[in-house]
Amino acid sequence: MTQNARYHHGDLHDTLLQEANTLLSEQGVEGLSLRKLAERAGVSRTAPYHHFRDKNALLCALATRAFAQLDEIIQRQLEAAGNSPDIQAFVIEYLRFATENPEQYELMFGRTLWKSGEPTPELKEVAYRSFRRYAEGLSALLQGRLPEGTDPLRVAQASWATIHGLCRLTIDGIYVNQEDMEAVSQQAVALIMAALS
Amino acid sequence: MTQNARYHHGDLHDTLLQEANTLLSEQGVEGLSLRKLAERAGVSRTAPYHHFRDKNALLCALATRAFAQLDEIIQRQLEAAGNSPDIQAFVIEYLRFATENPEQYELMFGRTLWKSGEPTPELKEVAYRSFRRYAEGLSALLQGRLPEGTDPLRVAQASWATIHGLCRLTIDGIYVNQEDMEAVSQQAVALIMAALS
DNA sequence: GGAGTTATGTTGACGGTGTCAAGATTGTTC
DNA sequence: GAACAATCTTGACACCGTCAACATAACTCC
Repeated sequence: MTQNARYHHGDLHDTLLQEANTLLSEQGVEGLSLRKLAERAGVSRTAPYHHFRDKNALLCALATRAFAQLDEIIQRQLEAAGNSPDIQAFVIEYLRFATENPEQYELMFGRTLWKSGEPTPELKEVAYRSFRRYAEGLSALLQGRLPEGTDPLRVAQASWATIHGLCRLTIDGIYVNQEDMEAVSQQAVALIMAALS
Repeated sequence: MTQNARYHHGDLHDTLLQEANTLLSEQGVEGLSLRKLAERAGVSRTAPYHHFRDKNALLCALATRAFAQLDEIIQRQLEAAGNSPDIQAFVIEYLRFATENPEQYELMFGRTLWKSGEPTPELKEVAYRSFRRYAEGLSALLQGRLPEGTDPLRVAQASWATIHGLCRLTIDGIYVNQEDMEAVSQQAVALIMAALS
């Protein structure tokens, strides 16, 4: 019995995740069907159901992995910033992740999972955690340097929203082109920096 | 022949748009199928194809209408601002539109049309126009009041990205709750205002 | 007013999707 | 080796968008 023709795949769980990720990169969420995926993995249509409850669960697992990557980037950049409130480098790295992995970013933050679907507890956990870490990390950097009456947490949330908004506008193919995006983000950071004492 | 049983509907084009909009509000883009829509309009599955080239065209028409509404709000608020750079009221109105019409907002800016689909020329036109007007209007308000070396257009783009990002985060059901959203946006506006001379 | 043309509506069909049910095969455990 | 669980299979169902072919109504022109 050859290795390709045996009844049990042997490592279908990981194969599915890996193949799903490349299929996601190639065709986006819309092009990611379980049937295509199964075919690519050389397995019947319903085989994936023995490893993931349904499509939503598979996509959540995919997004959870991507969040772990992003979280790692965030942590590295916050550490690299040391005690300096200059988050320019951080922003650049964030934008790079989003533009280099647009379909993953879309899956991580898109409504496919958060609105239409049902985000798994693990996904929720890693997503909230990465945001919390960012917000707390940044607000620690800004603490005491902002004008009176300015909540550093709010500024952190606003900056996140700005970056995220830029990513979405670009990824969704609407307004800003990529070079503009960096310029806009630099302007936004400069605005925050200018407000520091 | 009763009014309900006649062969020709009489006003199917508008009926479809109207029914599609309520279906959109009720169930989101994912729940909006042409077959449901046709049934609601009391017509066969393929009748809509005589009024819209395909589903994409219908959704574009829907989004175009919504953009016209948003554009109207933007214009009104910019006029109301007069010569003052305080865009707090503007932001509030924008957020209101997005939170009161979340599914429409999603359709307007989401990848359904801009990435997966093919935005019609009319949609592109009204979308770009509303953004251009906002950016130009706001940068006119900020002109000459910003610190040296600050491009008002970039600030306008950044502020749009911030608002849009907040709307997406909220609409997609991710991070910020509605009351936080206003607080964050206020903080962002305050940051811009603080940079003015 | 009748004939021809266009607009509008219909049913039937095709390939695609996610997912459930029932059965086949393999691995694991006593 | 028997019993059981894990894994994989085919078959089926209900959706979906859309095309082709046909039916009916409205509109136009002589």
